[in-house]
Amino acid sequence: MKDEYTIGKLAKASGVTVETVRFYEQKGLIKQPSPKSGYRKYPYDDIIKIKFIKRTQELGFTLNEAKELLELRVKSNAKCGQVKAKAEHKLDEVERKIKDLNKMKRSLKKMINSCANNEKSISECPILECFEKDKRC
Amino acid sequence: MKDEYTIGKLAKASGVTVETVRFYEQKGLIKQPSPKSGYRKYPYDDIIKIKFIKRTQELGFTLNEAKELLELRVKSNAKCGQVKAKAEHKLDEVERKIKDLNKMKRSLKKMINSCANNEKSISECPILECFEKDKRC
DNA sequence: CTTTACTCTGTAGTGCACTACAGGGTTTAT
DNA sequence: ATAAACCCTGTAGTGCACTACAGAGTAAAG
Repeated sequence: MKDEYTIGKLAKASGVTVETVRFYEQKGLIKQPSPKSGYRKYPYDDIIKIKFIKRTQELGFTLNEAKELLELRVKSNAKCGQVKAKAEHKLDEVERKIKDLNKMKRSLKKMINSCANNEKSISECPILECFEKDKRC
Repeated sequence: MKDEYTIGKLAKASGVTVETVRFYEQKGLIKQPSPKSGYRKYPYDDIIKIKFIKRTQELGFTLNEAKELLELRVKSNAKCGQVKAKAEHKLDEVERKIKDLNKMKRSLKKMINSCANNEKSISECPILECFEKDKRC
């Protein structure tokens, strides 16, 4: 629990690679501790931060958004509503993506069903026809 | 309908930019006609091809996959089943993505609902707690 | 005949989230 | 004391689908 993590241990403890830690430093998601001796030592909280980032990514947030959330986390006068707003915005995005994908899914299914005969020559393939024509088939 | 399209007319007729046409040429999706005079002339079929590409993209195919589909299109001995297989594979992919997004959606909704008080201090924000902890909340 | 609009080749930049070195220096284990 | 394992900085490459020039040549319109 002490602030005794070298970058390798930090990476291992938080489930990422050393390069990823450095990449996050570069992007300003975690700050680089100044090296007291030859190597840098990272605080325990950086493990929490990296896991935090990974969890937000699982929920569809980008690294920039993760950064904003991490910043709110340490802003003492921040309100819960600010976090909630970001979550709601992300929910909208996710729902929009689901809608788009469902549209693709329906079209693909229709196309797949339109092809009754696998041995048919490509020149009369109903799926290819759908790709060529603007009509929604 | 003649093979009389300059790159600008082709682009306009197919709804993309000149740069996109050249990008597709570079990637081998359409082939560069040799310039008979100073400028190149594109055949009408290239309009079809570019629209084809755009339609496949709408359905979730990548440019590389669009290229494969375009290649099947001109392969006289190809069978419809080959196209169908690609469509089925893409459908699987799309369905997997929808599943992932639904998982995100559920988690985000739960988190949003867990935050009853927008004015609560960030230090006791239940959403941030969810980000920090491994527990699925 | 000149201006405007278009085209040519080639290279570099965008955003996203890494990943992979090269060429060193430092620590730890044996 | 030496070797293995680790760390340092910095730069470049990956995949995806474009987008944006620069600097030059060509074609069409008035």
